[in-house]
Amino acid sequence: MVQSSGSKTLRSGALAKSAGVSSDTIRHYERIGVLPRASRTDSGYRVYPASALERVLVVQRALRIGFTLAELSEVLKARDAGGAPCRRVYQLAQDKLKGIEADIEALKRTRRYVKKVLCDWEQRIESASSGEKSHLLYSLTDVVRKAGTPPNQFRRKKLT
Amino acid sequence: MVQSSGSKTLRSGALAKSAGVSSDTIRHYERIGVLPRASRTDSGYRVYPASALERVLVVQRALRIGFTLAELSEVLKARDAGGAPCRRVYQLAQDKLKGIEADIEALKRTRRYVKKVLCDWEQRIESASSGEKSHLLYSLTDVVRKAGTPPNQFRRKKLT
DNA sequence: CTTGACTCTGGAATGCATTCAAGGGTTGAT
DNA sequence: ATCAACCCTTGAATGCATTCCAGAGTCAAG
Repeated sequence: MVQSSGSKTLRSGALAKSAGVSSDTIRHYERIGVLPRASRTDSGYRVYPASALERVLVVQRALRIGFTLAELSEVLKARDAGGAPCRRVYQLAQDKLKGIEADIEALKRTRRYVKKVLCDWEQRIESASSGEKSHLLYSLTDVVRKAGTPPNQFRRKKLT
Repeated sequence: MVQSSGSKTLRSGALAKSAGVSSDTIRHYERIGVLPRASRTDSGYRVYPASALERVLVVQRALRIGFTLAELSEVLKARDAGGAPCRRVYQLAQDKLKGIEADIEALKRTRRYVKKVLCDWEQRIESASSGEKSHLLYSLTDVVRKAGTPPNQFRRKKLT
């Protein structure tokens, strides 16, 4: 140990466990730039200040909202460099919201359609003796148009 | 040309264009098994019967509902082999619906949260003189719990 | 001094539909 | 014969967060 500054320090594993992620993830975050380069022990082990935990948690929460690791990296680096990227963060979040709402609408359309399809199929299945082909898939009609940008994991997409 | 059987035949490009996909996609479908192996001209060009178009369209529509190419491959092969995988298809579609509904709920929760976050942030931004740090990201709270299975492109996920 | 639990690295794999790339034939019209 | 416009194949890339791998060093306790 070289770190003798007052507060607790963590190594990758401990930090990972506290944050509920894997240490692979921690290392990945550092590569991406979402976590600043950690200082090292003499033997090369990463040493994190207690504050790193909050940082990882922040990232996790932002990911749930739909932020990208790349976006978080950009913003967090700016902050680390002394900037105040509030506007940017706000703008991004606003875009995420728009995206989420679009996703919800698209999914609702799809749900409506699938429900109808299932109803239709129930009848087809009944009126077909067992072993007979009901051509379920072939009865699909072209109702659901391609959503502008299809949804994906809480719209974690570059929107810029 | 070797095919002299009555009805129209298509080559990959024509089929692709008619279906609104790329010929790469057509070839991919064949690899996956979603399209049966096409017969060939003497020179090795794929030759599709007119019915192939409907098949590609069916696949596209099923994808929108959330079917996987792997699932479609399984089901369509069964059908080609003389089977009637209606039950399977119906079951799958039912699962997709469940998935879609779960996604909608998860997205709604996230939307609610993001809206709240944005409101909160607006106040923070106002009450911070320009250039000052508002710590927007760091104000995120742990409200949105991990959804059981996070959504993805209309729940196109293997469910069984 | 060995064992088990930890850490390091760089790169590759995952899932999934689609696209792209390189290197090379075929066809029909000019 | 030459050109544009097709088509072929195999394999790899895309996006994105995460996980896994192999080979190797570190550390405290027994």
